[in-house]
Amino acid sequence: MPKKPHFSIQPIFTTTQPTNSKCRTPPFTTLLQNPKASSTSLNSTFLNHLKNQRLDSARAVFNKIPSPHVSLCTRMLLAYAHNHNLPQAINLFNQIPSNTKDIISWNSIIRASILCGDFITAVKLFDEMPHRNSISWTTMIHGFLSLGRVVDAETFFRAMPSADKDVATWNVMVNGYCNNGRVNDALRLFSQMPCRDVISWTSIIAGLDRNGKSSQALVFLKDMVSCSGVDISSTTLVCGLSAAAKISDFNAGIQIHCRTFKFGYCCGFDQFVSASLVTFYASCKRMDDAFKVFCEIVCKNVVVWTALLTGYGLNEKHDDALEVFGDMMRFCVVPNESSFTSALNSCVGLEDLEKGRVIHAVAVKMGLENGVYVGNSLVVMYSKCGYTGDALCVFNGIGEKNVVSWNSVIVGCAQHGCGLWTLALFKQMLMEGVESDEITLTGLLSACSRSGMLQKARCIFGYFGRKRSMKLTVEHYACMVDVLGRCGEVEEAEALAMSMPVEANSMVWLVLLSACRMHSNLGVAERAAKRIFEMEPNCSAAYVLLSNLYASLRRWSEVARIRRKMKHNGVVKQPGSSWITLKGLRHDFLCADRSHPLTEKIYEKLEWLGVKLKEQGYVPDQQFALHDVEIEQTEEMLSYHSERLAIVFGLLSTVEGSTITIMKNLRVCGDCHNAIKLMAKIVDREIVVRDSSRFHHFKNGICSCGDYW
DNA sequence: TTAGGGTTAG
Repeated sequence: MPKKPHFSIQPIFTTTQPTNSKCRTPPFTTLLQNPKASSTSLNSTFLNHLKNQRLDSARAVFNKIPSPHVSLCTRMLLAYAHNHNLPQAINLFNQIPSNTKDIISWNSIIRASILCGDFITAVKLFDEMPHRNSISWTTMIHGFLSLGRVVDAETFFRAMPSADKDVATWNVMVNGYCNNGRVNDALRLFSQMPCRDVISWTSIIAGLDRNGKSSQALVFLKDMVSCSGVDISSTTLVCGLSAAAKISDFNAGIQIHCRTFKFGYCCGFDQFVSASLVTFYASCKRMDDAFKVFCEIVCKNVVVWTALLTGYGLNEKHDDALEVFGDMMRFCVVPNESSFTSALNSCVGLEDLEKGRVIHAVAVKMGLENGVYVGNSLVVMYSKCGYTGDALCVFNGIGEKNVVSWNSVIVGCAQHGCGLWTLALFKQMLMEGVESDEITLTGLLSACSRSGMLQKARCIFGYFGRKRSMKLTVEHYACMVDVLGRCGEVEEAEALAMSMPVEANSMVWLVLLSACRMHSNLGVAERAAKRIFEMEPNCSAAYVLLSNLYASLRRWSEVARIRRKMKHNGVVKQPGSSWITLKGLRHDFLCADRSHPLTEKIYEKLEWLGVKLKEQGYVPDQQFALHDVEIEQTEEMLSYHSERLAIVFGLLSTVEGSTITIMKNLRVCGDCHNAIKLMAKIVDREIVVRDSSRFHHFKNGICSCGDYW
């Protein structure tokens, strides 16, 4: 008898374990073929791969499963669909024997087709399937609505057997109407529903809120709580908080906050509720409360951090916002696109290019620079900080540009007076088939205004006026009045202001008055000012413009009359101020300011520049002093305008040859404009001035605005 | 043992 192998018998029949584990042989059962055990093990490996989104590994294991159950096929084909691979999903579905295909697998392949955007296949499968249930119909209806095909959804909803219509079907219709802006249809359907659950109520509350009816959303929430008999969920609370935040309804929000305690959703554990509470308090300008909620959150995710960061930004506490951004990085919370958007907005709020560049570098490191959200924010940041070149560079790198990307770069170029670039960008936008909107038109018209392109403005205004999808607003008419007025067509501008289909507001008359000041048209100016004072009796800008116009015509008695009226009405002229931000610190200057620690050096340098300016042929233009005082006095006033102090401080504090960027709250005066052109030449620097109207880039004795602003 | 419905920051 041959000797049996040593492992074959003994271990199987031994019930006690050997004492020496080194001598232990594996249980024989593990070495035998056991179809059931093997299949179970493969199934669980397959499901693990799917759970971890390892599609290829999942398929490899799936292929080893002998006669996989239809449920596994269904899971596999849905995984393909979520990976946008419809051909593989359909191929797999076709391999399932017909007699084993159940309604779930049919519904799943329909869902897969919809997920992959193939509606023709979805409808074909829907027609072919042997039996349909409520889920089959609801899946189709939901798919149509998610693509905006409301009519198709309505057709299916009508054709669906009444017995199959369950609450989910009605909910899909209500939500779909809301998502497609058909809020009245949603309300009608909601009122017709045979029964409503928590999702029905949440859908209508969220839908009303999304469609600008936040007050009504809060009324529905109140009804739900008081008389629906349906318990609210954390999602309902989140939607209610969103509505309260949008309209800053503090009382409603507080009541919802109380409910979060009652239903146990708060205690800092539900991150959706927590983030919504932070946003709500921030919207009500209660940042202390927002911060208190934030501190109570047990596990803070990136959304919660971003809600706080955005809240500080909304409340113009930009330093705090950027501190939050830094903190979240220190706590190893990885910022996402929204975090970057808010942080960059705060850099714009602080006009702090240096911090913006640091955040840009972090975005590049994380590979987010070319994403549409971060890219758009970077375009705005660079444009508003005066760096159009960088803005264009970022814009070109954005992978999938949307209308906001185009608007950002168009408005940015317009602010810098780059009229031709703006029009070229618009042409490119049209060629790429991107639908322009109200903001595009405002950007284009302001570009034409700043570049004196009247004919282009007329064409653009006409083109947008003919667009069915867009309604011209009072802002657009204000822009057109501005272009006409600045280009010297003051009477036509007045005629447009009087005949426009929407009632002209004070802004329209103010831009007309500004044009009158520019072109010394006293008759139109007095009529425009009369309109403004009827609407806004204390409009300081109108008083100043009218007073300056009288002064430029040397009608000093009228100037005195305006000043008396201003004094009588308690109207205070906004003082001109300029500032420069260096190493994160903002330095402010007023006219003839002597409060800065470096005052002595600033005035010394200003005197030196004054001599150099005269050598270059500079003669102060006294019409910009606009006061009936002696010539020496006016010269002195002009020399110490705030922008000159800020520029000189910049020259003293930065490396030779580097660009200086300063900001001014009012428009730069004509005399300073002349002086700064020469200053840039004398010191051989580029000087960028952002005034209340636009950006001016001064270099080699000329300005980018071509003396037209 | 697989399929459908509502939510947060920008």
